[in-house]
Amino acid sequence: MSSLSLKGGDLSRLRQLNSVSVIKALRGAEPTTLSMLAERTGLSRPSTKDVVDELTGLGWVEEVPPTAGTMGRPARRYRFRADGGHLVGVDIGAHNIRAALADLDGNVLAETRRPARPDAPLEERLAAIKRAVMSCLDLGGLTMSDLWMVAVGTTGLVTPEGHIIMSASIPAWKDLDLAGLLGETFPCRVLIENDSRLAALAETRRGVARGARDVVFLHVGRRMGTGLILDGKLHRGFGAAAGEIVMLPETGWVTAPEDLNSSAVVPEGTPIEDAAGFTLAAARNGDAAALDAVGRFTKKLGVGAAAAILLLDPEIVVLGGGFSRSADVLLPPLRHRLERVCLRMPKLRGSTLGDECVVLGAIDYAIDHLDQFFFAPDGPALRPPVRPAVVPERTV
Amino acid sequence: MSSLSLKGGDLSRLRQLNSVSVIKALRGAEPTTLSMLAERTGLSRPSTKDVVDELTGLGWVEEVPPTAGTMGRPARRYRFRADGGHLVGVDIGAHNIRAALADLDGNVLAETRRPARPDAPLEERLAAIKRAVMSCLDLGGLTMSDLWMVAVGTTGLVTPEGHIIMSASIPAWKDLDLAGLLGETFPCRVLIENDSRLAALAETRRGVARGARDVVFLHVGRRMGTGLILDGKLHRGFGAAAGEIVMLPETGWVTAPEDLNSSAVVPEGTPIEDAAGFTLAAARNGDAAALDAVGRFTKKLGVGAAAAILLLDPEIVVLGGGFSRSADVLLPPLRHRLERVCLRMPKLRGSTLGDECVVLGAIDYAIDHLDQFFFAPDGPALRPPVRPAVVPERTV
DNA sequence: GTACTTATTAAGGAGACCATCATTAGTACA
DNA sequence: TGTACTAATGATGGTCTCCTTAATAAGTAC
Repeated sequence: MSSLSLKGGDLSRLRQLNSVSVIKALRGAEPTTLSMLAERTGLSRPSTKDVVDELTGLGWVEEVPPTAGTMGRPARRYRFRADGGHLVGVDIGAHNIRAALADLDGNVLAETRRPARPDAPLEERLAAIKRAVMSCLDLGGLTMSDLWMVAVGTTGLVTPEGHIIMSASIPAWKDLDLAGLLGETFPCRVLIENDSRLAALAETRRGVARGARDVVFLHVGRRMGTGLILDGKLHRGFGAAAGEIVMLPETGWVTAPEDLNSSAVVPEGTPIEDAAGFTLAAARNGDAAALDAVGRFTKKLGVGAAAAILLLDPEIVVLGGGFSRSADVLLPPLRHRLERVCLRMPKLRGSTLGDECVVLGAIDYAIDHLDQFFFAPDGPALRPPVRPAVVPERTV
Repeated sequence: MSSLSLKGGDLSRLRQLNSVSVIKALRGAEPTTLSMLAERTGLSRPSTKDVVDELTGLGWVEEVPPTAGTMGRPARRYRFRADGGHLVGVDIGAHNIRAALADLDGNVLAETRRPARPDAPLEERLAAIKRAVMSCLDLGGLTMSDLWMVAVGTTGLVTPEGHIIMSASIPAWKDLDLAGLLGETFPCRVLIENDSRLAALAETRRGVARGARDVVFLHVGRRMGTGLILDGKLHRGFGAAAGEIVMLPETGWVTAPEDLNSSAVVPEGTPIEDAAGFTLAAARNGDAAALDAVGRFTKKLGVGAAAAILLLDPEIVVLGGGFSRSADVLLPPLRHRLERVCLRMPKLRGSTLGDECVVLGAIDYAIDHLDQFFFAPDGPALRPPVRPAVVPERTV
C-alpha cells in the first residue's frame, strides 16, 4: 500500500508482490486452504504453496489443523499470524489520553484511558503517553520489546515526518518533533497523524463508511474538524493542513459549538463538557429553544459540509466527535439543509465507533504501514521479532 | 497508471511492469542509450536490452542513429515512437468546439476551432464534433483509422462511463450516452470528462502546476468551476460531481461573473463575451469603479477558493478560464483575501495554457489511458495499428 | 473393502532476470 | 598510420520463480 510502488525489478520483486497478495488474502479472513488462496491470488497451486511455505518460515503465516468431514483429502489450512506482532494506537486529546493494544489484524486486545490537563507541560504529557502505552502492554501481558509500532493521533497540524507545527487545544504542542521524542521512548516505529484524519480512516476501515473510496468525516464536538479519505487513502495535503475548513469564516464553525453549549436549556453552572448534551437531549424531546439552537448549529455545520460535498462528491459523510452521540438529533436538520444545496446527495451517517474512533484509526493507520515489515531490510530494528512457526499436530 | 494495479502474477507480469518502466523512462525524453535506461529503470543491461528489443518489435520503441564524437564505442540510442499513434482531444463548449491532434507524447500536430450555437440540437452538435475531429486529421494528413483515442472535455456532470447527466450551458446535453454516440462515430476508444477537470490536468502535466500532486484549478469566466488533481490523479468523486463548489450559495459564484460583466465601465451594448474585458482593463489602469467590481468578484472567488484550500491544502492553485487572461489584475486581490484566511498559503498562479487548456487536458487524459494499449488483449479493437519498426541504417 | 473426491507432492520445462567476459567500434595521440 | 584507451555490445551460463502435468495420498460414501 504505502511502501509498494509499481516499479518493476528482478524476480524477487515478483515473489514479493505475490507474497503480499497472499498475506492480503489471508488477513482478517478465516483459515484458508491452498486451493482457495490460489484462486484468490491468481497464482498456481504449486506457486501458492511455495509462497505460503516461505511466509510460514518467516513467521507470518501459521498452519492450523484441517477441518474434518469434507469430501476428499482434507486440505491443510493456513491463517495470518495476527498475534505475531502488536501495535498500539494512541489518541492524545487535550483532556484525555487513550491507548489501545491491537494485534496485526487490528483486533483490540486491551484499552486504557486517563485524563490529562490541557495545559500540562510537555514532559508531563509525554510521561502520560508512555504510561498509557505501558499499561496497555501490561494488560496484554506484553513488554516494550513486543511492540512493532506506535501510531499516535492528536490535534493540530502534523507533518508527514511527525512534527507538530501547532495545536489550538494543546499549548505544549508547538514546533515539536513528537515522532522524534516518542521514538526515544519506544523502541519501534512511531507514526503521528491528525486525529480527525485517523477517525475518518477508522470509519472507512471498520465503521459505517467501510469500503467507501471517498469519505468526508465531520468531527463535531467542542472542537470542529474534518478528515478526508480520498481514493481510499488518507488525504494529508501538501503541507499537512488538509481538512481545516473550520478556518473558513463563512462556515461559522469556530463558534458553532457555542450554539449547543450555551442554549437556554443548559442549566447555569454546567461544566462545558456536559453543556451540549442538555441542548441535544432537550431537542430530542421537542423543546423549542433547544431545537432553535440545533437549527443554528446545523446551519453552520451544513455550510462546511456542503463545501466539502460539492467539492469532493464523497460517497458518504460521517458525523463523528462528541456531539455525534446525538446524531439522531443532528442528522435530520443537517440532511434537510444539504439536500437543498448538494448536486448529488451522499450517504449521511452518524459514527458508530464513538470515542474510540481515533485510537482505532491509529491502529488501522499502523496496519497500513505494516507492509514495510514484510520484506524489511535485514536491519534488526525493522525486522519484527520472528518466533518459530507452530507446526500443528498431524496424524501419522 | 490507470489499468496497472500492483497485483502479482507470473513472469510475464514482471516483464510487463518492466516494459512500462522502460516506456516511462523513454517517453518525452531525448533518445536514450541502453546504459542510461538500465540505470533509470534499475534493470540490468541485458534485461533492459531484452525489453527494448521486444518493445521495438512491437513498434513502441525505435532505434535512432548513434551520436558521434563520444569516447568509446558509440551507444545505440532508442526513443519512444510518439508518432506510432495519434490521439485527438476535443473541447466541447457552449460556444466553441475545439479539437487538437497529438502524437503519443502529447505534442500537438494540428488544431481547429469552430463556433457553435449553445442551443444547437443534438445532431448538429454531434456532426460539428465529427467535422472538428476530421479536419484535425486532415491537417495532419491522417485518416480515421489512424486514430487511437478521442478524449472529450465538456461542461456538465459526466459519469465515468461517459454518460452526460446534465449541463447548465448546453441544453442538448441531458441524460446522454455521449461516449456511446461518439463511439459509433469514431472507430476507437472514446473518453469523456468534465472540462474543468481536464484543464486542471493540463496545468498539472504541462502548465504552471507541473509536477504538483495536489492542485486546485479555478475556472473563472462566464461560468465558474473548479477541477481537482489529488495525489496526482484527476478527482472525479463518487458520482462524478466533484468540483461543483459553484453551487454553494455562500460563495456567490453563480452571480460572480456579473460583477465584472456589468460594471460601470462596460460600454452600453457590449456583447456579453467582451464585457468583463473592459472591467479588467480599466482595473489594470486604476479605474476606481472597475477596481471596486474586481474587489467584489475576487471576494466571492476567494470564498470558494479558501474553502478548497482549507479542505485540501493543495500545493498550488491555478487560475484559468476566460478571465484568467487578466490574472495580473485578479491575483493580487485574491491573494490578499486568501492570506487572511488560509492556514498554509499555497502557490497561486495564472494559467499559461489559455484557451487550449481543455484540449490539452483531454490529450493528457488520453495519454494517461495509453497503457491500456501496451499489453492489450489480442482483440484487434484495442490493439493499436502496429507498423514495422524502422531499422536505422548502420555501417557494415 | 472398493469407488470416489480432493489435496498433496514431485518432475519437467519455460520465461525473465542477473553477472561476467570476450569482442567491437569508436576516439586520442604519437 | 598505428597503438592505446574507452565504453558499449553480444554471448554464455546460472538462478529464480512460475506453470503444467501426472502420480500419490488421505479422507468420505456406500
